[in-house]
Amino acid sequence: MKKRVIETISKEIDRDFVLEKPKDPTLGHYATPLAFSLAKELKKSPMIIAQELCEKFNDCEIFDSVEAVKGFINFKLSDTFLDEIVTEALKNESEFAKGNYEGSILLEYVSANPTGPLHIGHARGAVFGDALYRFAKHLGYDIESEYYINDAGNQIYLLGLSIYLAGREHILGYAVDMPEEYYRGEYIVELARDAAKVFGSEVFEDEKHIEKLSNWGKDEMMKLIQQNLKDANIEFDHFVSEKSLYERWDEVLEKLKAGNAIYEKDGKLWLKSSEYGDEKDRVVVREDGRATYLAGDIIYHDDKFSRAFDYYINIWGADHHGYIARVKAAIHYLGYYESKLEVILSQMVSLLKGGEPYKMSKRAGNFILMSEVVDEIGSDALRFVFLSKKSDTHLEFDVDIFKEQDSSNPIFYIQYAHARVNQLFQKAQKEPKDVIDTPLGELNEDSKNLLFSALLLPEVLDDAFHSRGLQKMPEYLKSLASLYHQFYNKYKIVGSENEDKLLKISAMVAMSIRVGLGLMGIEAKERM
RNA sequence: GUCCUCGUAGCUCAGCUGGAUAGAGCACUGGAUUCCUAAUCCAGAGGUCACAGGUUCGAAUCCUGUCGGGGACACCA
Repeated sequence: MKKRVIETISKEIDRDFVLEKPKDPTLGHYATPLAFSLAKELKKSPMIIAQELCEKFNDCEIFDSVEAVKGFINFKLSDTFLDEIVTEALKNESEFAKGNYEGSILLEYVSANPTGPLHIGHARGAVFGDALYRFAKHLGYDIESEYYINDAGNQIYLLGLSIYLAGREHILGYAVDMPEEYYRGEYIVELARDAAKVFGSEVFEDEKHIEKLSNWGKDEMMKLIQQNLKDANIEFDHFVSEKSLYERWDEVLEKLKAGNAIYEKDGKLWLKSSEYGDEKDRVVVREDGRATYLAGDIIYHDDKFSRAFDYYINIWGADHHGYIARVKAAIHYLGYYESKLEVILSQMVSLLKGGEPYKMSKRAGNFILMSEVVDEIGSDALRFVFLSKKSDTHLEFDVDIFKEQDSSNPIFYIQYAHARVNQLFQKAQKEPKDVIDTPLGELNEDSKNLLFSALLLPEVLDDAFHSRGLQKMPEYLKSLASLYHQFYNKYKIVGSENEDKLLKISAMVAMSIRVGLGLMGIEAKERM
């Protein structure tokens, strides 16, 4: 719809202009402040310029009126134009709001260490990433999602050790001193019990079994994490193991050396990251020859860029903030364009419980599990809450409120609007296809506003994705649902003389809600 | 200490690539049901957009500074 409007205006006005929506909808559907920016150049008042420009649109079919108000040029769409757009949209639901953007994107998100189940903080990045993926797909991008498994390094050994110690304590009954930095929590004890079934309890008798427990535990955790994700309606195209990438370390290190990125000091190898935006240089190989964590990420990004996507997006936890510069520097040294990598930070989720701060710790074991929340309120509500806020600001919510399922949860409000339309069709014993070709004729102000709003989904989607402000989608759906509830209360639909027309408008509203929710990974309900 | 980020209604937050009278939900007050589901709707009240300067036709939005909250500053991952 917006595209058609822009095309039409461009035919008459040969310069760039901003097309926005007036704050007061009675002024028009679209507006441009173009006259203000022309005022200086033409040495005329914005009022007069706007007037003159308006006259160019006298014979335009898609506009009812084009008026100059206080220097703004306001466009009102015509009924026939809206009808045309609606009819076309209703005939092709699967194509509605689809974009024709081109380009390939590799999206990496979650990538939580396989040392425990996902917690509520991970859930935010997971939900955001999945929705971003769905948005991009719908807009036409060739996007693939990937999970980077940190299965090399000390934390995996620590996982095995933690299981081992938990087994000694809970199964063999020894007194065990569990150091602070070890993993703890119920799931470790459960893992120990499962391990006893798989390997026999003698596995906890000798430290030589720790490595076995590490590998087994890591695999169990990945299974659990994938289940956690699936329960929230999230799936990945690829999983990449850090460990498997290390085979290429020598090769990548040579590449860095060839790019003059590495020097030796104090017996260690350093990356000259400070030359490209980082605060200081970083160690990549320690004195004892072991590579650092950064090395893994360098190999991984070399691997990613060798796959030649047009663009890369990583969603990281906010605690990785300082990490961006060094990875980008490495990418630069590897001979790729680091500007192709965009890092989106997913900020902390602060939990309250009964008004009291709830301090989260990944390792202490007193964190709130993602699965716990999904079980209690369902993945739809979880997804909705996380997508309703910008990803880069702190989000705070009270677990107790979150558990409630009443009208304070906006998803019910939106679902209800969708279900209402379905009920109307049932009452009328009709289906959307029966009313698609009904001409809408002349629309009253309320119908027109509602219809216009329902047709905004494509531009909301486009804006939400490209601005990375996914909260615009739930925001939009809330306002559309609100308009529909108002409409429903004001007009009798089934049995009225305009039944088919009103049903057609309703069908359009329902379709936008359904497609919009679908993009958020939420299924629209037929009944409440 | 350095860097990042945030500060908008009682609460949780939108709005920020400068545009018309600063919004929503919750909570609060009052009202609507012989009629398609009242899980809804209508009305009301609620604001120094942290503060001070600057940029210009125009600033919640951009710039500078101050204050306040949070975060990051590893050879852990």
